[in-house]
This record gives sequence, structure tokens and C-alpha cells, in this order.
Amino acid sequence: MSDNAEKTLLEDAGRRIREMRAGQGLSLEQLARLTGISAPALSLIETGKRDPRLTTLARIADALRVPLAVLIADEVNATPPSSEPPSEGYDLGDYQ
Amino acid sequence: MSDNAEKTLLEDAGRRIREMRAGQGLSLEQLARLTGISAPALSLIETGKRDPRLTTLARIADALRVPLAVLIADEVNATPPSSEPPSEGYDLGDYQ
DNA sequence: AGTTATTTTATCGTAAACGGTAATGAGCTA
DNA sequence: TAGCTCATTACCGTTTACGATAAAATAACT
Repeated sequence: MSDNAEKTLLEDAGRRIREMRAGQGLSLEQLARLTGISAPALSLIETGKRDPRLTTLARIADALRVPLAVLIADEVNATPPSSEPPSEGYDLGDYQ
Repeated sequence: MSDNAEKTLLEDAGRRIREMRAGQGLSLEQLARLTGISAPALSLIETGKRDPRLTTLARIADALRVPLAVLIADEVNATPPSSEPPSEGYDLGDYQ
């Protein structure tokens, strides 16, 4: 994964968060209270300047009432499966 | 978002990563070389003991050649009610 | 113009995510 | 038994996410 791909990944995720928040008429301060994430931190995430943790993204998705996958949706076919989806037929359930 | 919800979120994501990796016959060491993430770090992520950053998850998804959204467990990726066998494509529902 | 709301940026602690390495454990085969 | 592979855990250093706060910039509205 290239450095630029990671940059646009963060920028895209941030843009989606901002669109969702603005679409619901929320300010950064309001979303901060809903998520427990400070407004400055949210600003950095929305502008793609911070690499958030998974649970941080989940708290944002939760507050915005959208599925987490929506915030990180890369093109759902980023890697075109040649003939079979690579997620087919994994059944190693008890790895504990 | 409750503390336990975050715990199961990390555990579910880790379980999916492990399923994908095992389904492709990769060892932690091999995935470590593919992702640039150390094997101990991958082990912690797969066992739900570490809260990975977004770009870390993206590098794993990239190496496993699956969309990033697949690694995230929420209602969108949950098994659809019926009408279609699961694990046939990466359905994102109404959200593109 | 001015005034408020909102966002961005900066700085300072703390906590945690990383890589690297080494040690440990678990399973498996000869 | 030993030897091997893989995964887990425990350190240590570095980097970075995060909260808190303040300040600066921007936006919006009068």
C-alpha cells in the first residue's frame, strides 16, 4: 500500500464523516459530546490529518447512526477477485 | 458505545482477519512481510488485544486482497436475512 | 463594518500503537 | 526424546493518537 493511498484513504474517510455530520446539522462540538472524542481530534480526523483507531471510528459511526463500513468504504471492488472472491470458503473457526 | 461493544468489535475484526489469512494459508510471519506489520503486532490485532489504526487495517486488507469493509463487523456486513447464500460478494446494502 | 459560531492549529501530558527482539508455549513429526 | 514450525507474550524505544486547553483562523450572520 503506497503512502499516497493511505493519505487518500484518510482523506476520504474524513470527508465521509464530515458529510454525514453536516448532513445531520451537527457541529464538531456536538459530535464531540456524542462521541467523547474532542473537537480538535475530530477536526484532524475529518481533514485526513490523523490516522484514527478502529474503536474511534466505531464511536463516530455510532454517534452518526451509520454503519462503520460506510465511513471506510473503499471502492468495494478495490481488488477485483480473479474468478472467485478470496473470502470464499474459509472455515477455520476454532483457532483458539 | 459501550466498553464491551468495543471489545467485541476488536475481537470480531481480528477473527475475520485470521479467517482470511488462514483461508489463504498464510502464516503470521508471511503476512507480516506482506504488510510491513510485525508478526507480534498482527497476533495482538487478530486476538482483539490491540486497537489498530485505520491505515493498519487497510494494509492488512490490501495484503489479503479483500475490501477493507469486509474486515469490519457491523450490521451491514452481517449475514443477510435470507434469499441469498452469504459470502457471495461484499454487499454494502443501501449505502454503495 | 462588528459579533458570534465554528473550525483549525498549536502545545503539553498521557496512553497506546507500532517495530524489533527474545522468550515462551503449543502442536506436530520423526 | 528431540527438533521444527507457528503463535503468543513480554520487554524496550519510538512514534502517534488522544484529551484538555488556548489561540488563531474562518464562516456566517446581523
